[in-house]
Amino acid sequence: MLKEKNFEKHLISDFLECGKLKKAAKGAYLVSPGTEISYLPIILSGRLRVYRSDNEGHEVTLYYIGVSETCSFVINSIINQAPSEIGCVVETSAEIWVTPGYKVDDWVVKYSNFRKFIFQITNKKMNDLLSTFDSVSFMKMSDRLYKYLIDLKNASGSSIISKSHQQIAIELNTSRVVVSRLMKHLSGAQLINQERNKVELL
DNA sequence: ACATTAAGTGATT
DNA sequence: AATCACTTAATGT
Repeated sequence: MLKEKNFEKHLISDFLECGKLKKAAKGAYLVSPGTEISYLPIILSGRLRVYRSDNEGHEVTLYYIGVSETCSFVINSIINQAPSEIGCVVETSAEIWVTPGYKVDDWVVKYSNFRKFIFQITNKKMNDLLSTFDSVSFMKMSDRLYKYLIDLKNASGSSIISKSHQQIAIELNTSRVVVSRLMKHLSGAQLINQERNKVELL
């Protein structure tokens, strides 16, 4: 993974030396809104979901973090020493390489390939974020739901999504009833197959 | 067999 | 598109 990024030799050795492997089970909350973050995570396996939430416990999924990626909000939080504006939860059990946050600033200055990596990730996540923003701002719930399913398919590499209507409703900040109705339409249009706790994209 | 959780539906706003 | 109130279906103990 590190070689793929063309990380410099010294960076790699430092990276390996000061970091450690963390295993996170499905459903674990890695970052809660308002928390200070002191480490930089890189995903080795699994997938994380980044969400925005309000005081009443509503939430909206922003984007996913996949293998060999990290979270731009976390980097932002580390570099500015500011509390996190987002939450992050484990979607599929993950292995994460965590390195101390205080190193990040130094690495960005010293290693151009690390710098590139950070900017590339940020660019990618910005685009994901805009895509979500567009969907929330301009799309009807039915289209939002379908886009959500497609995004999830792309993030997971699987056309089977193991989630309840309730869970999907939470992530889109709508009600379970609405999701069930729209799912029925998608099903009727032959766009999906449905089972309990499971949706298959066609 | 019973309780619990997931999903479907009509009516109302 | 949200909410209520209720039904039906699937699953766990």
